[in-house]
Amino acid sequence: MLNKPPTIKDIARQLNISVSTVSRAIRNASDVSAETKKTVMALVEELNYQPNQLALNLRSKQTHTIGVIVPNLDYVLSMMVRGIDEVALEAGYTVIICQSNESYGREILNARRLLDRGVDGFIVSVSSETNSFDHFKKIQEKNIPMVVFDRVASQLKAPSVRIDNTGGGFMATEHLIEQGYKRIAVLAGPQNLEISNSRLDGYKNALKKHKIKIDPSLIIHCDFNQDYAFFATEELLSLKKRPDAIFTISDRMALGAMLAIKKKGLQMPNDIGLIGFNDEPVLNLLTPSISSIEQPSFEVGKLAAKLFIETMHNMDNIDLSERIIKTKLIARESSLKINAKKLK
Amino acid sequence: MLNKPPTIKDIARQLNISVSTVSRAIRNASDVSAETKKTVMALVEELNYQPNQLALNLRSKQTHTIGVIVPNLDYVLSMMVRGIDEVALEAGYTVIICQSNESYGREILNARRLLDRGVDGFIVSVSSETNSFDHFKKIQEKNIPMVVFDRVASQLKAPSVRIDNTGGGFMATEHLIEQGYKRIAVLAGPQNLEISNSRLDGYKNALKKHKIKIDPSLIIHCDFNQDYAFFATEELLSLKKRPDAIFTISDRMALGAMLAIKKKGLQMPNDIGLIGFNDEPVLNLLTPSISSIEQPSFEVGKLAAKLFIETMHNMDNIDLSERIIKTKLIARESSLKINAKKLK
DNA sequence: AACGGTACCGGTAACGATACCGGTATTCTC
DNA sequence: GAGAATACCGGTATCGTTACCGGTACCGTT
Repeated sequence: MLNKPPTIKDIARQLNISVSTVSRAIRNASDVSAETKKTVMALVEELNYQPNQLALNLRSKQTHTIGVIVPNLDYVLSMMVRGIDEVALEAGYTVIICQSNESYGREILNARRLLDRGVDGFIVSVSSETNSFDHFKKIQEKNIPMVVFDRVASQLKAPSVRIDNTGGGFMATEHLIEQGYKRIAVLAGPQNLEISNSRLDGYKNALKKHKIKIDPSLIIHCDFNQDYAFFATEELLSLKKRPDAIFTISDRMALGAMLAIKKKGLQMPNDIGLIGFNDEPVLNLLTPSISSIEQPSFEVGKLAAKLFIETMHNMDNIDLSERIIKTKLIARESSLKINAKKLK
Repeated sequence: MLNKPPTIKDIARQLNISVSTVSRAIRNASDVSAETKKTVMALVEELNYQPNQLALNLRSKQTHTIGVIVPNLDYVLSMMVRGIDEVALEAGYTVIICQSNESYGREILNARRLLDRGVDGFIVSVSSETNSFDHFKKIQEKNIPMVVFDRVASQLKAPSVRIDNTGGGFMATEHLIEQGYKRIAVLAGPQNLEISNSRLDGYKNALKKHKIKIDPSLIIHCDFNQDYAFFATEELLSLKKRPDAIFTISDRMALGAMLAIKKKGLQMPNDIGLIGFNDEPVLNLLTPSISSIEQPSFEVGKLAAKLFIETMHNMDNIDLSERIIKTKLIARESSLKINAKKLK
C-alpha cells in the first residue's frame, strides 16, 4: 500500500475539470458553482485529500513555523516555551525549539538553520555568551519578524517581554534588610547578561535606599550554576567579616549556596539568610524551605507568542515598547527571621 | 533593503549560462568544466547564495525534520529530548517537539500536523491516555519511519528504546526488603501505561522472590503527580496496618509521599522507608535525601535518535528488537536504615 | 439587435530547484 | 580520415499549488 497521496491534479482528472477550478472549490473561493463545489468536496472526502504543505510553503514562502532559540531548557525557560507553544499552536503555528547551550557560535548556527528552513520568524532569548548581535540584526534587515523574551538585550531593537528584574532584585534585597540582615552578599550571574545586571541593580538600589554601604567584596559574579554557587558561597563564608545573608539571582545558585551553608554548619535563617530568584517548586520542599522571587513564566511565554503574532501581522509598524511583567516575593523559612521561631 | 535572496536563476542570467549548469556546478556534479564551476562558485560567494530549502523540500519530498511527540517535558523526558536533539543536529536533522499533554486527542492532532508539515519521520513516547494506536499505525502504513522510546507500547510494532522498568522496580523493592522493611506499599502510575505496570511487576517479583505475600491494599494506582501521591500516601498512612515503606514509581510521586510522611510526623528511614524512580537531582538536596532508581535518560534519547536514523536508511528491513537500558539503585537516607544512625 | 455585466471555468506562468534527454564540439582510436 | 567516445552545456518536464488572465456562455437592458 504505497500509493502516493492524491493531488489536486488527480481530482481534476477524475472529475474532468481543470486544476484551477478544483483549487478554487477547495479554498471555497468565488468563481465556482455550488454544484461543482459539491462534487469536488465529495471526492476530496473520498480520496482523503490533504493539501501538500510543502508545495504551499514554496508558493507562499511561508511555513507557519516559528523558530525559538533559547540558551537552555531549565525550569523557567521550559515553562516559557510551553507558554509560547500554547499560543502558537492555537494560532496555527508550529514551533521549532533550538537550544544554544549558552554558546554564541551555536546561537548563530541555530539562527542560520532555522532561517533556511524557512521559519516565518523568531522568538529569542539570548545566550550568556552573546555580545554581538549581528546575526539577529541581519534577520531583522530581511524584514523577518523577531521578538525577544526573558533574556533581553537592549542593543537589540525588537519587541520584547521580560520580567521586572530590577524590581525583583530590589524586593529580595529589601526583604532581607527588613528581616534585620546587615551584611548582604549577592551571587550575581555572568557580567554581560542584562538579566543578571538588572537584578544586581535592584540589589544596589535597595541598599542605597536603606543607606547601607555597598561592599564590592560581597558582590560575586559567577555562572548560573549550582556548583559555581557552592564554591562562591564557601568563599563568602570564610571571609573575615562574613555576610549574614545571601541573595542569589537564580534558584539553582541558591541550591548551591544552601549546600555550602549546611556544610559549614550554619543555620538558616538565624545564622544566615538566603533568598533565590524564580521560585522553582522544589524550594518549598527543602528544609528549611527557601525564599524566592516568583515570576509568571508561563505568562511571559504566552505574551511573547502573542506579541510575535501581532508583530508579524503589522511589520510596517513595529511596536518596540518593552513589556515588563511584575514579580512577587515569596518569603519562606530561609529568610523569615521573625517568624522562624514560631515555625520551630 | 528588501531585495529578494538570489536564486539559481539569477546566477544563470548574470553568467549567461543555463540554470541546469549552475545547479550542477553548485552541487559539484559532473558534466561541468572546472572553469565554469569556478566562475559560478565565485558568484555564489559574492551574492551569498543559499539554496532555497522550501523548493528542495518540495522536489525531494524530504524536509530533514524529525517530529518528536512526548506526553510532557518533565525532567526525564526533557533530558531524553536533549539527547535526541544532540544526535539529530549532528546528523543534519531538525527536531520539532510536540507535547501531547498526556491527551490522546492532542497526540492525534500533533501527529497530523507534523505529518502534513512533511516531517521525515517520528520519534514518539505515548501519552498515558492512549489506548488505541491507529494514528501511529497509519503512519507506519505510509512507510514513514517511526521509533518509540521511554513510554513504549507493545501493541505498537516499531523499533524501540526504553529502560529496564521491571528490573528497576525489582531493585527498588528488593532494596527495601534487604533494609528490613516488611510491609511495602507501592504507588503505581496509570493502569494502562506499560512503563507503570512493568515497574509494578518488578515490585511483585521482588516480593515473590522473598516470599512476601502481595497485599492488594498496598498497591495504589494514581496519576504521575505530586498532589495525587500526597493524598494516596495520606490514605496509606492512616490504614490500620500501615506500610513501613513506600516505593513510588516516579520521583514526583515520591515528593508527594514525602510531604504526607512529614505531615504525619513520621521519620525516614526508621518509621518508614521511601524510594522513588528516575533520580532527579533534587532528591539529593532534601532532608532526608531520598533514594531512587537512576536511569541514563540522555543516553536513551541519543540511542532513540540513532535508531531512528538507522531505521530511516533501512526501511525495507526494520529491526524491531527492543533496546533495553539498565538502571541503577541509588540508596540514600530515606531508605538506608542501617547506615541511617551513622549519618545522624 | 447590440451591448454590458456577471458567473463560471480553463490555460498558463510562476515558486526554486533537480533529473533527464539530447545536442554540440572536441578528442581519441585504428 | 571516418567513427566512436567523451566533455560540456541547454532545454524542458516535474514537484503541488495558487495567481492571473482570458474566454465562453447566459442574462438583462436599451
